[in-house]
Parts: sequence; C-alpha cells; structure tokens
Amino acid sequence: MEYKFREIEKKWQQQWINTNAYRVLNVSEKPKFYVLDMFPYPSGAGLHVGHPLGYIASDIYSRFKRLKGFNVLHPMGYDAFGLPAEQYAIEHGVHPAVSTDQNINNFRRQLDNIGFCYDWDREVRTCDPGYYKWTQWIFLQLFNSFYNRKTNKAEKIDVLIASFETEGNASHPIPNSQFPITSFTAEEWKSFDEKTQQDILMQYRLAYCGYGEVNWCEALGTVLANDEVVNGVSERGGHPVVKKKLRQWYLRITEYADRLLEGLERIEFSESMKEMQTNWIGKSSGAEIEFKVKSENAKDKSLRVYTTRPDTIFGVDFMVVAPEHELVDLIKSNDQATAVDEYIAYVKSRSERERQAEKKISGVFTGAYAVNPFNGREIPIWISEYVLAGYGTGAIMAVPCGDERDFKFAQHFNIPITNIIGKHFNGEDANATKDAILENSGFLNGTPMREAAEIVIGKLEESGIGVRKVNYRMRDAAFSRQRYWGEPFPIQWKDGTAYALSETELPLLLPEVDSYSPGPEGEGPLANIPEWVAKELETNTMPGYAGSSWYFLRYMDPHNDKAFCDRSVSDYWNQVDIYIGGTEHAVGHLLYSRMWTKALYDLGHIGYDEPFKKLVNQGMIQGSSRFVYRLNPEGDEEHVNKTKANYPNPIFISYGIYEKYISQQKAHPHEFKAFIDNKYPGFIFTDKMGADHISISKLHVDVNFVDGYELDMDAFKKWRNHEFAGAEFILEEGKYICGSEVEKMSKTKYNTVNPDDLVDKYGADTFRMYEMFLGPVEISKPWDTKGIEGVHRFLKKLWRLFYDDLKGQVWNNDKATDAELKVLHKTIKKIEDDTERFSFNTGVSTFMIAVNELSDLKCNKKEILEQLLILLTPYAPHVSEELWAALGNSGSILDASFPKFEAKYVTESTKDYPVAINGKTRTELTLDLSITQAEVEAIVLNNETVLKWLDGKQPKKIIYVKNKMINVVI
RNA sequence: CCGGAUGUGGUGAAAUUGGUAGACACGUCAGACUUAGGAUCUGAUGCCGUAAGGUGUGGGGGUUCGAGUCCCUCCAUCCGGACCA
Repeated sequence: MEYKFREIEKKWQQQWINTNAYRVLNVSEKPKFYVLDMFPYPSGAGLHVGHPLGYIASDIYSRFKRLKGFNVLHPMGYDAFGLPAEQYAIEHGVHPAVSTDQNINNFRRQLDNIGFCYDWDREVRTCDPGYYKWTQWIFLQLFNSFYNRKTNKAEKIDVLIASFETEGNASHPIPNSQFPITSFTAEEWKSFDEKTQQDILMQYRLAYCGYGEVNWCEALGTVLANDEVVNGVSERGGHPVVKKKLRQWYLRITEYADRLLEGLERIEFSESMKEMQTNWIGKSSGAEIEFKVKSENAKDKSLRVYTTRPDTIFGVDFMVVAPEHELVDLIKSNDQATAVDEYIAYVKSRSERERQAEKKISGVFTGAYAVNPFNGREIPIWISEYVLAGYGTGAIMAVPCGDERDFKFAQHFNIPITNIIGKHFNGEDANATKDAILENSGFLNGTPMREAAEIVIGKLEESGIGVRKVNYRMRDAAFSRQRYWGEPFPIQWKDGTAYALSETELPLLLPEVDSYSPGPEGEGPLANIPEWVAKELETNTMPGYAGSSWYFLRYMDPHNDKAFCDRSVSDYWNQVDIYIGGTEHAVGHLLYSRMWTKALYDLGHIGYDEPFKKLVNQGMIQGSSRFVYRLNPEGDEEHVNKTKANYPNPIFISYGIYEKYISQQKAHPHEFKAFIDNKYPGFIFTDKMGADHISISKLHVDVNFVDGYELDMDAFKKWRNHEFAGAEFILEEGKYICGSEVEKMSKTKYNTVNPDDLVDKYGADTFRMYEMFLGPVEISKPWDTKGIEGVHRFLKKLWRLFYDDLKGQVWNNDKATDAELKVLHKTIKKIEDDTERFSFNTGVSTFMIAVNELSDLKCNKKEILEQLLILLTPYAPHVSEELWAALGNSGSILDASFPKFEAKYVTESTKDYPVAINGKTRTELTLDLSITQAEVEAIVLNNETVLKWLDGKQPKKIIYVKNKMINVVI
C-alpha cells in the first residue's frame, strides 16, 4: 500500500473540520497556554514559502503543548486595514473591503492547505465593525484618561477634573511647556469657559489632538509615523517625506517611556530586540542649564540648554542653537543679522534628506553671548543645523575638547578650545572620556569627572539656574492618517473642541465614499462626504497599528459584544506565553501593544501590563534568484540590423561561459569573440579601433523551472507566452547553467516559490517538516527546495514500517525488544527537548534517526510505532492521524498524551568508554556505570595500556567526566 | 561612527552544563536490483596522504588534563541605530 499523502491530507483536514477538532474553550481543567503568531496583512500577492515558517513553528509548538496536557489558545486573524488595499482601490476602483476579502479568502485557502490547528471560530479582522467597535472603545479610554505622574499610571480624566476643581493644577502641572496657560487655581479653573477647560484637558489626555510637525508624504497623501519613514523616504513605496505642520492625533506614549524600559527586564525578548526598543526610547539623563544672554537687542533673555555632561561646564567654548530656535531672531546682533538671515534661508532650502545625506559643517555666529554662570565667561552663541530643534531644548553648550561634533565645528570656525581633561586631550580629536580628572575648571579642578556631574547639578539646583533632567528621544506617537481605509475616530467636533462620542454610538461605521482620493487641504477622503462633515465628525482615520495593538486580547473573547474582552476571560488566558514573528515590528507594533496593554492595565480592564511573555523572532526566507545571460547585438546601426537579420532568435550563454570570459574581474573579450565566432560568425562587432562590442543582459528567470542551477530549456521556451520560443543556448557540458544571487523573495524577481505547489507535489506533512528542517527558526536563509526529497523519503520510510507495497499491512502486536524500546525512549526524550526549546530542525533529524534505526531493527511493532506517531503528530499531523487510525485507535491522535520516557532505556548501562591520558591519547575500557568510583579506579589503574603509560609513576589524579570519559593525569 | 548578532565540510546544518567535532539531510562517488531510471536499496564521503599517520570549527594569543563552546585581540559578514548634546 502506497503513501497517498494527497488523499490522506484532504481526508483528515475535512475530518478535523467535522469534529471541531481545534475548538478551544475558555473553561478548562487544564493549565492554559497561549501561542500567538503575528497576524498577517492580507496582501494580494498571497503566501510564499517564507510566510508559513513562523506559522509552522507555532503550530508544532501548540500541538506539542496540547499533547502535554495544556489548554492551548492558538488563533489567527488578519490585520486588514492599511494602505495597500487603499492604493489598489484608487488605482482599480475596487472597494478596499472587497479586495481585502478576496485576499483573505486566498490566504485562508493557502493556510488550510498546510494543516494548521487554528481555532478559526476565533478569527478576527481589524476591519470588521464588530472588531473596530472595540478599537474605537479603547481609543476612548485613552482619550478619557491622563497619566498621573504622582501615582505613575493612567487614570480617568474625571480624577484630574476633580483635582482641578479643588486645588487647581498644582499637583498636575501641564506637561506641555509651550501651552500659554501654565498654572491655575481651583477658582480660575471654574472661571474658565468650556473651550479653555477642554483645551487644558487636551494637554493631559493619553490620546490627544494637537498641532505638530509630522512626516508628510505627498505621494501617499498622508502622515507617517517615525518608524514608517526610512532614510527620509516612506517605508512603503519609497516616496519622499517632508515635515509639515498639521492637526494630528497623538498617543502620549512618552509618559510610558520609563515603564516601557523597565518592562523589558521582565520579558523574554532577544537582546537585539530589547536593544532596539531601548535605543528607540533613547533615555538620557543630565541637566538643563540656564545661561544669561548678552545681546545688544535683547535684554533679560536666557538660553536654556540640555546636557548629559554637566561636569564639562567649564569646557564650554561656544553655544549652538537650532536654526528654528525662538531666540534666534531676538538675539542676533545688527552686524550679524544679514548673515543669520541668509543662513536660515539656506537651511530652509535644504530638505530633510539633504540634511541627512551630506553632513557638512555649517553655521553662523549670532553676535550674541551667553554667560557661564560659574565663572562669568562670555561664550559666543552660534546657529547650526547640527543641533535639532526637536530634541532637548533645541540648544546645546558645546564642549569641543570632549565632543566630536563640537570639536569639528570649533576647528572649522577657528573657535579657541579650552582643555579641561589634561593629557586625555591630544588637540587633534575630541575625547568623550569620563575618566579624566578635571583641569581648567574653577572649583572643580582636581575632581574626577564621574563625581563632578553630581556636584554641578547640586550647585545648579541650589542656585536655581538649572535642574536635573531626563530626556527621551522617543516622541509621542502620531495616531492619525488622512486616509479612508482605517478606523474612524469616535470624535465629534463642536466649536473647535473635540468631544468623545458616547459608547452607545459605537461602532462609528466607516461610510461609503465615491472617491478614495484626499479631501481638501490634506484632509482624508472622509472630508469629501457632506453628511460626515455636517455632523462635524473627525475626518482622519486611525493608523495601521491601532487594530494590531490589542488583537491578542480579542482572540480570547472574540464574539463578546458587551466588552472588548471579558475580564474573567483575560484573567484566565493572561499573557501570550509565546509570540512568534519577524523583527520588523521591533519599534512599531511591539512598542504600541506594550503601551496599550499598560494603559488597559492601569485602567483596570486587564490584570497584567506586559502582553507578551516571550518573543521568538523568525528569520526571513530570502529568494535564491536565477539568471540567464542573453547575448545582444551591439555595434553600429548597420551591424546591429545585419546581426538581427542573420540571427533572429535570442541567444543565451551558460553561466560558466559568462564567468570565464565576461565577468568583470577577468574579462577576455577577444577570446570570447573567437568562441562566439565559431557558432555565430560575425555576431560580435569589432570597430576600427579593434575594440569588441559585447553586450550581455542578465535576466531573472523563474526559479520554478531551474533544477538547482540547470535550466529546463523547454519550459523556458514556453515561459511568458512563448516570448523566448526560438531561444538558442550555448551550453557547457550539454547543460545550460544559470547564475544565482540571494535577494528578497518577490514576484518581480521570479524567485518566489508557492507553498501550494510544494504541498501538491510532496504533501503538507513533508512541506511542514522540510521548512523546519532548513535550519533554526530564528535564522534568515535563502530558500532551496533541493533537500525536500530527503524529508519526503523519511515519511515514505516511516510509512513502510506500517505498510509494504506488496504485502500490505506489516505492523504486528509482537512484544518489543530492549533495543527497540531504547530507540523509542531515546526519541521521546530527544523530541521533548528539541520541541520545548524550539529546535525543530534537530527534531526532524531525531525522527529520521529513529526511523532509520527501527528500519535496521526491522521493527514493525505496534507497541513502538504507536508511541512514535504521537511524537510525530505536531510535526506531521496528517500522516500521524492516518496511521494512528490504521493501528485501530478510535479517538483522534490530537487527544493522545505525550509519552514519558523511561530513564533505564535512555541512560545506557554498559558501554566502551575511552580513557584519556593527560587529555591526549585514548584507549578503550569497558565499564559498567553501576560500579563505584573506587572500582572504576581499580579497573583503570590495572588496565594494561594505562600501566604502560604510567610507567611506574603514580597518577596525579583520575578525573571522571560526566560518566562518559575518564582522564588519567600523570 | 556606535550598538547587537554571527563565523564549523562542496551545501543546509548538529554538538543541550567545557568532554570522542561534523549527527541528520542535500550533493557527489561506487555498487545492487532493473529493458530503463529523475524509483528503491547498500556502502563511501572534512582536508592532506597509497598507507601508517597528520591536520582541522575566521586569524593570533590565553585559561584548562581537555576549548567550536570560556577570556583577550584582530579580521570578515549580516542586522539595527545613526548629527539625540
């Protein structure tokens, strides 16, 4: 009987649907376990072999945990709002909901093909009103909350209002220093009109509306978050991005900066992932110092700077302010006014990209001076674009002997440099050391730098000219898009003030629109709908990460229409035990989800403040592209036409020949000409100067008709509507060999491999095991289908332990021998270890070894095979289920329990152990591990070879290593 | 420039706490069965050497009876952040 994987897999997939085999209940006697995949954005391109890698890993782990007796939550859904569907709508006029739906159906079909154990009853789609109702609801929780710095958590805005009514804002100063009102009493609060009160409250809300510089992408017609902008262009599409002031919604994630940092210590993320988040948050501590300004045009002004190195205060040789700094216009001297204006005009003319790309030193002196508060020294104030308006105070104190950029600036403009670090400064490079003893530093002379910072901060605070200050690089997260395909904000405007809709009005449905193009003045498409605008509803929509910041909670209680997730349910499922996905979400999704979880926790809606206990990053599967090399006619027009007439068919040369004659390092055009002239006389043109004109195009060829590197020439001729039907090939050793390169897997590079094709050819079980067999889940690697045969052979070999092609059923009820039991129990132990530590590649190997050994032993015993199948279930569920039933078991193997290994079969009792002498030469002794240490010594010391080596000397010591090796030291 | 990770055969990779490096598979070679083989099975396969033997985990150094594994240093590759004061 043959292994008919197609029939088997179809049959069991249907059976699992019929029996609801993967239904998970929220009530169980068993301990819970939550395994989560990062849900996909359903793109039109469908799945390629790279996508399921993480899904297969999580599927294996879920099934394993189920066998181990856990109630496992393992859901799947779709991150369905987002730009590509909207772009598609603009270009093709198809409603995003329609194209998204189609894409989801296709994804689902592809996923089902592979045999995943998702509980599809729990599927979520972020674009579903039943889902985004709760996204809007959570937004309202954020809108109606503020961050109480006293209690260090989010609280209801009512708490804040009550506090204002009794004591003004003394306990809760306004976080935004730019806001015109700074402090007020209870009476003043009560006297404010409604609009003023609302404006003030907006300064505190966790989700708030404000004006700010945003990353505006003209091509996409929308605002992008910082992490969606890469090197000055949009992450998606690579369009230029500029800064623009717009009314925007924000999340006050900066209030959570410290807790986001602290939380990293409690969760299992990879070092690099933690590092990325830490960098993104960018916490630094230092001081803000106020310098009095001496300027002919401005009196009583002072310049506030932020520094992490207050210990270098005596090394300040100049000050630098950002070109956008508010003081610039006030303090510029009459002499310098023209130069300053010119410089600012120059800076404005430069785009963000130019500023990033060419970092040349530029700047201008303002003509004003700042006064060092400790020694009264007058320090020139400069303007330069290397100081950023958005960070700190937009002004710095420059210490050229200790800071590279300051040093270069001083050098460039010939500003004298004060050395406060003695021999640590060589006059040629700045030295940012903290180990120096301070010199030229007034009262700090002789003080180690590490101690000086504290002393300076103390003095500053004492005299009121500065404060200790912690700064973060992270900005509040922009939370609105001028787009259609996203969640509408449950916000209504009245007289320029935003009000929350009541919860009973949710979901606020996304309306139909006639056109997906932007509304007036950079507003979203919703601004084109008269009824929407008449009701003064917010015309922005939420960004892609809104729905994905909490989806892991919805899976727990997906059909609840009373709450986003019942508290008792989230208490049961608790944190995601293991979360699997790519590294690309390091500073986006993973940070936002953590913040939302913390906010929901603060407000009492869930019982934990970190969503993911452990994160596993799956590697990317790259494409391994294949190339063919086409010889093009080249030379003067006459020659080209002649060649085209003589040789109308495209000519392709094999990679080896291309390598030999053409590839850049070793081009031999003359030899190549001679070679080609043999077959195609006159093809290559040699001009009067004797130069050979050779033109070769390197073309991507579909990897699906290249076997390894060898091109299937017939398939190639039929490719792309017979575009190359008449192709001629110059072969090497009778074959056409393709060139190769590792690139991103993409349709345009013809290097995608569709899982459907592989499942069709080898079966889902083979496909699953092969993806795991490729290597560790975390490692990125190019796809190579070559080895899949080996895994397929393994499953066929397994099958033959049960069925013989001729004899039919061969398994029997004989009693297993010790040798057979040993194979089984060794395998149980190894599979348990491998699977538990996510080493699925060695897991697959372990099965191969087991089946090889059982084949060698000719073991067809049910007693052994049955247990082996249970182990195999997570990896190859279909074939396990089939053979499990064949052995006469009535229930599903999914409900079996993972076998326990018996120690006596795993630790061997007798074996030949090597004896090392001085760790070098080895000889063999047969020992029984049950004997005592003294007996071992006696045997070792009476061993002939050892005696010879000892040569009458006493051994210094005998070392026992792990019951495995014994080392005699002479 | 800073930070993180990784370097093991022709290839993907094992080696879980420092203990016989290269498991398992691909590929290659040889053989068996076969009209045939892109089916199946058996054997060989790190490198040098006919062999005995030597040598070998990016290079150099160190700790240890013993190092792929630990420490120092250099090199290479990949990823991330880059004017953040």
